[in-house]
Parts: sequence; structure tokens; C-alpha cells
Amino acid sequence: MDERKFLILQAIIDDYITTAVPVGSRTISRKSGVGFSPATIRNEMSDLEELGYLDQPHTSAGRVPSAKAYRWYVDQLLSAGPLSKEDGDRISGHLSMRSQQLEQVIRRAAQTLSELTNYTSLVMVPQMQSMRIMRVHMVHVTETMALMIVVTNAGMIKDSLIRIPEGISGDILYKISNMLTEQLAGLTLDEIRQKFAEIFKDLRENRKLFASVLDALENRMAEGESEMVVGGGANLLHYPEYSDVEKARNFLSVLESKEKLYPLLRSAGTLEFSIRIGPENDLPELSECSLVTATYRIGEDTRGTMGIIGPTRMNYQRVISVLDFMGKALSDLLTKDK
Amino acid sequence: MDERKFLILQAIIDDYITTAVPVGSRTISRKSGVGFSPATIRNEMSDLEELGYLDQPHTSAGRVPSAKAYRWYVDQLLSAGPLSKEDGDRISGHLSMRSQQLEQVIRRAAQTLSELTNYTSLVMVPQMQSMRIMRVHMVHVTETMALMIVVTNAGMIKDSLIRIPEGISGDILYKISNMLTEQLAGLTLDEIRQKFAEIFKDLRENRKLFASVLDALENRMAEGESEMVVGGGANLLHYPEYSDVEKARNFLSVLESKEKLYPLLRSAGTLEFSIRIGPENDLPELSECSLVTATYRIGEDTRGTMGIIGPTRMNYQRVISVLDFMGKALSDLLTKDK
DNA sequence: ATTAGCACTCGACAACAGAGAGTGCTAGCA
DNA sequence: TGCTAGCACTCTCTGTTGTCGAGTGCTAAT
Repeated sequence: MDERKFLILQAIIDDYITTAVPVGSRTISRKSGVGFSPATIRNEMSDLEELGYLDQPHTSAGRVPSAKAYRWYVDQLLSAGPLSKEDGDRISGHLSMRSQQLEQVIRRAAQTLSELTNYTSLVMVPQMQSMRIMRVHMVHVTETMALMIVVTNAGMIKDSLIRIPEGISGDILYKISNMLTEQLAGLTLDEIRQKFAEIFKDLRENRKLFASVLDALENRMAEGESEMVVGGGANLLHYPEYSDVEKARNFLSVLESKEKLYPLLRSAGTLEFSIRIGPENDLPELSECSLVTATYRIGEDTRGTMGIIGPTRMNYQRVISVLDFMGKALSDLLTKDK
Repeated sequence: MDERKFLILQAIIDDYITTAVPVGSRTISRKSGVGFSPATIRNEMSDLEELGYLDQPHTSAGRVPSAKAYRWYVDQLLSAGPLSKEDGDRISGHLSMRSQQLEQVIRRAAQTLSELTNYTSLVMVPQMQSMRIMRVHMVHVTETMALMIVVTNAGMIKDSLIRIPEGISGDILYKISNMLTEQLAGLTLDEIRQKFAEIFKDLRENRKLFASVLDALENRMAEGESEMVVGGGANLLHYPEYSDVEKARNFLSVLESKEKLYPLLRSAGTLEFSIRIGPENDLPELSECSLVTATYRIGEDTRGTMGIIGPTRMNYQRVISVLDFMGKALSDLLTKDK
């Protein structure tokens, strides 16, 4: 696979990404500096098809890049290009509106991402696994229910309702909260489990309560991560790939079932960037889509994931740039004001 | 407008609702007990068209009910028919999954509504205006921020971050919380404003803190209502009205901008049922949709709104039944376990 | 090794005919 | 007088046909 093939493949992909129309030899010959005649290019294209980089919808249509081609394309591309000043400002602007609630920030990030790329965006609320607990509070909601509020080192606040034994006064709840904060501050979930085992040993009263608390902590920290925000779901309908209503509906219903979406984002792991192209996605509904994900940080060791879903012929360059910038912006914002 | 016209109009609407195809005289004559020949029915149809109840897409197509016809139809219908046992069970089943968080219940309600009707559902988190406060808690999040938790008589929990002056210890915050709960329990927002005026007069220390608290209460209770959940957005794509991608996109982008949706639901007011048909909606994007809304109660004087959006030819009968049942189910669920 | 030229393929699109559904009108019937 | 049968007419929908153009693969010439 020589230099020239690269050039031609590149040209084909570039063209197809913007036009969504199978691209022919003449087009390539005319456009883009490659100074060869259509015939030459045809030969090369023929080779490229044999190698699996191009598909032909039918004889006498142009060629279309295959998933393999995109894969090659993005592998070659993985340096995030700089983002236009304008777009950068837009991101900063949208995010900087002072909103203390994490949820708000996430929502706004998703919206900005989809507006900037014109694709669909997903942003996951960061995973608590490795977070450290800073404070624990419990307050009465009814006689037998309390709200447990956990503040983590990342400045995140999680609350959950827990059932408590009757007859526990507000004062006691307050004391216990203080005690818990004192004991648990700075610990991760794993360490908390241990600690609880200790505490439990020489505990006489309120065993039930403590059990509830541990339970809630476990649940909240493990499950809490499944929260996710989707932005710009309707954007996909702009693209000719989805002028078929059937396909559009399929796509949209995936977006509505977070159970399907979640493992998708999850499986990207903690890589800085991950790009899944078409069939590389496990979901058959998304076999004609690409998913680009990136991570953002909160503090040192907490990471969140966000991603963009678009047609396989998406503008990877731009998507990566935007995600890169957004990742930094989010990390800054969320880490700074801790 | 005589008896027979009623019958025929009814038959036309019924037919069109299920088929979405312009209905002709022969169809009506054959189907539905109206024992008249096509010719007679044609004459009546001609009259109905003159009266504004029918439209004709073009000569020699069947007739299509106009917005006016639907209006007549639903006015005549307004008694919610009984729901099939099966569907009722399904609603109860979906809701009964124990989920204490109001948010969860709302979300599930929206999902159930859209599944049962195959249209798009909207459910608004209830409006706090007339709620009474039961408890107020404040707990530290950082040195200068606290989380204020308000529990209302409806069992709703709202929290908001407030900025507090430095140097206030947890103990003081706890005492103040208790004091606030004592003073404010059972009051509505209006009454709280008064109370605060009193308290403020002979207050020396902590004026700033109290100001923050009042501020947060105001904001939270006024703005909080704009929260809304959308279910089954992709459902509309099932219907031939939306086989045009352009229209579908328009519709979906309305769903994504809650600013547009909110006044829509809001304007339905506190009527038990409200039906807005096609152009009766203020949003031009929804001029080919109908919106049926209903309310549910939490306790005595708090109401939430929910609604179904579908094509104008939606199955009003069923939608009303489902909404009616859901309203009762939600009211029960949310009022009971207080 | 490259390119010009040519025959061939195949989808897109317009034009067209026929079928079918529906209407309005008129005339006949109870 | 009210209903209906019949008929001519209109208009959409569908399938067919033919043409156009873009694109290919191959061969021969440079």
C-alpha cells in the first residue's frame, strides 16, 4: 500500500464525509491536488476495494469508504486539531454560567456538544468508585425516613432516602452524622466497608440504622453512575442516512433506553479517546453509526465519560477537537471550584 | 344539523382515526350500522363540508375531519370511558415498584403513559406554590456552602445549594435549622415571606444567612416547577403523518426545548382535562398535533400536570381514559405515603 | 507507468398509460 | 319529498418505458 493510495483514500474519505454521495474517479482527479487522471485513480480505487477499504454500492456508482477505511483514517488522525477560537469561546461561555449543581453543568455540556457538532451527544455523570467521602449528613424527612447526603472530594453531592428505625430523634441523627463524618472522611468505598466492619463489632444500639447507611452508600456509589444526559437527539435527522423514518426511529429508541446506552459508554473505559466505528459497536442498532468518546476529570482520580454519536461518515476531526476542548473545560470547571 | 349528520360525522372520524386515510362515502355506507347508500352519505358529506366539519384534500379523494370536527367530537366525548382491566393493572404495576423519589415516579409515569398510548407523553413535576413546608435542614458542603433541604407536606424533597458566611459551625447550622423548622412548619411560601419579615426585625447576627435561605426558598419554589419529563418521543414516528423527516425533526426539536413546552402545559391550567386540537395550540410547530392534558393531585392543594401529544387524529377516547386512570393512580400513590 | 478512449452497466428521472377510488349530478323510485 | 342507482368526470397512484448521465473496466497508445 503505497503513498499514492493513501492520498487517494484520504481524498475519497474527505469528500464522502462532506457530501454523503459515492465518490467517483473524476471527482477525485479534479478536486484535491492529486494530479492524476481519472483512469489512474480508477485503477488505484480498484486496488483499494480489493484491500477492503472501499465499497461499491453497485457497478457504476462511485466508491464509498468502508468501516476499515474510517478506522485507518482516524488512527492516522488521532491528534486533536486545534479548535477555532470562536468555538472555544462558545464552549467556555456556555459552561461558565455559574451553576453549582453538577447535574446542571452536565446538562449544559451535552447541549453545547450537540449544538457545536450537530450530532447527538451523551454525557455521563462521573463515576464515584474512587471518590473519597468528605461529609455525611442525615436529616429527617418523616418519622421513619431520612435523607442521607454525601459530599465527596470532587464536590459532588449525592443524596438518597433511607429508612430508619422509629424513635430516633433529630439530635441523635445529628450526632451520628457527625460521628460518621469524622470516621469516614477521606475514605473510599472500599475502605469504608472495612471501617464499617470494625464499627459494627462493638456496636450495641442502632445496628439497623448503620446497616441502612452502609447499604445506601453502596447502592448510591455503585449505581449512581448510570445517570446520563442526551443532547441533540433530533440532530441525526439532518443527515441523509436517516431520511428513512424507520432507521431514524430505531436510532431514537436506542437513545431513550439508557440501559442500552450505558454499557456502550462504559465499555470505552478510561481511555482518553475511544472511537468505535459502525460495526465495532456492539449494538446492532448502531451498526451504521460511529461513537467517539472522551473522558473528563474531576479532581485527581474521578473520571466521567462523554461521547458523540453520528453517522459513520462523521467529521471525526472536528468531533475530536470539540471533545478534547470540552474535556479540558469540564475538568477545569469541576476541579477548580472543588 | 340533524341526527343523521352526527352519525355520519362520528363514523368518519372513527374511521379516519384508525386508518389515517381519507374516507369515502362507500366506506361509511358499508362499515358502521348507518344503513344508507353511498349517494345519500355523499350528500350529507357535502353538507358537512360546507359546515366546516370536513375537508377534502382534492376532488375525488375522500373526506378528512377538520379541527372543528375533532373539537365537536371530543366535546361530545368528555366522559372518560373505563379502561381495560389489563391496562389498569399495567399502570398500577409500573407505578407500584417502590420508588420513594418523586422524580423516579414521575419518570416512570411518563414512560408508562407513552407505552400505553403509543404517543408522546409529558409529565410535569408538581408545582410547589401552594405547598406547605414541613421541615428545613441545612448541612455543610464546604466551608462556605451549605445544602438546604426542604421537605414539604407532599413528601417532596427539594434541595439547593446556598452560600453561607464563613465561620458558621455545623452546630450552629443545626440549631438554626431546627429553629427554622419550628417557625416555618405548616406554612406556605406567602406566609413564610411574612414570617421572615418579622424574624428579620429583631435579628442581630446571621442576617446574611437568613437572607440566603429566604432567597433560596423563593427561587426553588417558583422555578422548580419547570422540571418536566418527556416519554416516548420517538413514538410519533410510527404515524404516517410523520413519515416526512422534516416534520419529524420539527416535532422532536420542540420536545427538546423545554422552554417551549413548559408554557404549553402551563396554560392548561388546573382543569381536570384540557384538550387542545391542532391550531388551538399556540405553537406553530404543533399545529398538526393535539395535546391532551390532565392533572393529578398531591395531598389537598398541590397539583401536577401531565399530557399526551399526538397527531390530531389521535385516539382521544383512549388517551383520556389512560390519563384519567393515571391521574388517579398518581394521586393515590403520592398522597397516600405522604 | 500513465493516460486517452470506448463500450458497457446501472440508477435516477421524466413521461405516460391504466386502474381505482371517489365525487357531483341527474333521473327514477317509494 | 327523501332516498338511491347510475353515470360521467376528476384526480391520485402505480407500474412501465425510455432517456440521460455518471461511473466503471478494459485495451491500446504514449
